[in-house]
Amino acid sequence: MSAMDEQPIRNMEDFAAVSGISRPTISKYFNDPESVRASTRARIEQALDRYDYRPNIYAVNQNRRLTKNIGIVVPYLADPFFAEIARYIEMMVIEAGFRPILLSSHGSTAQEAGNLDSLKALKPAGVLLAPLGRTSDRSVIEKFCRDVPTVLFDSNIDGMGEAFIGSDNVSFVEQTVEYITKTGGAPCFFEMRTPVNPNANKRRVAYIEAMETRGLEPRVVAIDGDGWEFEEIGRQGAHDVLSRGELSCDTVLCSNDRLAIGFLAACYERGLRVGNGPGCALRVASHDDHPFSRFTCPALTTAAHDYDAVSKTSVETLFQLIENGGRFDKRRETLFPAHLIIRASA
Amino acid sequence: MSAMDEQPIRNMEDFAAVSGISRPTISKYFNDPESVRASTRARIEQALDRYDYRPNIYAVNQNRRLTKNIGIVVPYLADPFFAEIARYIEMMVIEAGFRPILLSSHGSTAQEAGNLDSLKALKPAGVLLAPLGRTSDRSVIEKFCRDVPTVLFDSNIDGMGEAFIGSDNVSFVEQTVEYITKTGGAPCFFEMRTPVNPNANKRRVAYIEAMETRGLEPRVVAIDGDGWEFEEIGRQGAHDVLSRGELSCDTVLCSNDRLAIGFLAACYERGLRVGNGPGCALRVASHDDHPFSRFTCPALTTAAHDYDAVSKTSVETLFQLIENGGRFDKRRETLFPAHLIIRASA
DNA sequence: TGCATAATTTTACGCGCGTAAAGTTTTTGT
DNA sequence: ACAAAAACTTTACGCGCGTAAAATTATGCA
Repeated sequence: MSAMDEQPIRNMEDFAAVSGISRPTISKYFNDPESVRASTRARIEQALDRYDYRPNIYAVNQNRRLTKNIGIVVPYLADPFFAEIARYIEMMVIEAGFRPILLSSHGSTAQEAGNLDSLKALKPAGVLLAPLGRTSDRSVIEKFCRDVPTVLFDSNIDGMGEAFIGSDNVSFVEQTVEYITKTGGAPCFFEMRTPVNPNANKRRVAYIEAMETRGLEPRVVAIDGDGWEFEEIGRQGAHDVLSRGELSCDTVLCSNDRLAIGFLAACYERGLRVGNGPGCALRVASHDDHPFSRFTCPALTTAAHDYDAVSKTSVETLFQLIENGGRFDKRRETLFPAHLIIRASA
Repeated sequence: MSAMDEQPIRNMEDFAAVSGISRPTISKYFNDPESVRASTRARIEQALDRYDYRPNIYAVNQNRRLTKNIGIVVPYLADPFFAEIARYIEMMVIEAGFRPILLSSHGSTAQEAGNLDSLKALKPAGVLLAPLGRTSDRSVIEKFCRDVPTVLFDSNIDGMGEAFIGSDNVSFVEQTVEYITKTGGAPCFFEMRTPVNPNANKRRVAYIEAMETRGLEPRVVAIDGDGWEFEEIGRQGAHDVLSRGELSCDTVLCSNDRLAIGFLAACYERGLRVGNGPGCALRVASHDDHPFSRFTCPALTTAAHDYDAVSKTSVETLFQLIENGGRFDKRRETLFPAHLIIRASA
């Protein structure tokens, strides 16, 4: 509660006056409360809750070379997967005493460039960037990373940023393929022909590898479609493939959960029962553990990201990078393995 | 491309020098390019793409009483419904030449208060706020609205903010009830006992009204659960209700799509076929047209928000409010009707 | 061509805070 | 209790830009 009878505090000088401390010391306090004597700190904090003064952000940041802002850029926020990861990251950034600035590229190359552009203007201490992937403008990102300490996450672009934190796609695919083959059946791999996300390519390669290791013939089913509406693309693609009888396998391993959600919708529409039991025409498994994957019908068997580890490590790596002056000796890559979540779909 | 041989442009004065225009005129240009003579504008823009100078945001905002920032606060960004609406709003704000600042309250009262707090420090020109609802701290929001021009959207809190833009819950329920009763069957209403969102209460009231108007007995099925994980709450609640045989109706009208998604998952798990055809045990309909509602099994019949209208009107109303000095003569309320989307679930 | 008007330049101050330097007070260690 | 160290105060400047006032220049129109 602020005292109502007193004059309003307009700036740090006013606040210094009413708290009985000099302005430079007040300034010091706000930059690091521990840097002033305990008794002084107490007096400041006492005044602070009488008058709810706070330094003007713009004046502060004008005089700092480095702000306390941390940029977080995700490719598509309407995808709950990214919303969820952004939520984790936001909380950790706040906890560390920084201010997160969340931006979504909405699946658009121009928007991604615009986001980086407006971030640069904010002179952030660092940026956590999950790039679009294939449709990213490499030169834009490269230039940005030269100017701002940047850690990439979720999808890697070779050589960009000082570090990458993501999931180990080989582990994802290895676990699902292992599970499927052990429980009977050889999976085909269902994916978009031209995936935006580089993880998709790694998963395809890992799938082929995993199949060949087991002496099985890999079968990749590639469907058409552009953009970020993966569910609809998956649904359409599934209908196409199924109506043409091109699916020469009884278990479908989808590149990611959103495609799988569309695939399951198509199966349902066609009266195809999915699951393990008798009377089931197909089994379906996937990757990501999308927030909605447990509510599909049937619930989706999938390889789950370690959300906690990825977001925690991303944030920690960024802070190390910042403390290290914005550069690492060599680019760091950290990959986390998946853990398999067995549900009813396979 | 910036000329590489020249000295770097550190500030507006440097840029004024290289462009051959005085600094005050440059300043004027950045505040409104139309306010300078066309020939001057041309010279500035010519210099602008030789040297990619841009005014320091912090210095600019320090000297403006009003920044060009627009705050957007949503209760739960991991809900694709809000992510989608935020996307619409963001784009319109950018188009209007403002800078959107998107914040999610993550379902937490403290976070909502924190968001408003940090927004206030940014001295935004205005704020679009979708409050948590029941769990919002009224006094915090009230105080915020006194300081910052605020337009509420999605969920209304009486008297808060200068305007509210949302959907007409009566229209939503009226349309679903009308459709269900016309196509055979009297719906019961499936909802959370203590919904966070005020729309839920309006929908229940509208449901009862709609049923009584038709001479039918309203039956409300209230389930327990707290928080924002509506799908899981709906799924659990559906299992409880179904296992106890408490569902004395053949059509279930869910308060919102996320509950319905959970309800459908439970039905699938129990082997209950949902839909219109023969062999279907239940029909399920709902409200919101959640981005995922077309991918449920079966696809969800639902009353759709007019996303475009709500977001467009919210933004327009906020800009009117800003131009009007932050106050309206009286609080404005704009409600948009739903349009029914008939899919396979009912 | 001349004159009213609009646009621009020049000059100067202020915004709120970071921060450096020099002087003063308080704390710490013995 | 005393000197050294630490913390604080005072003073002063700078950050990059908005903006006002007065002087100057450019433009449009008769």
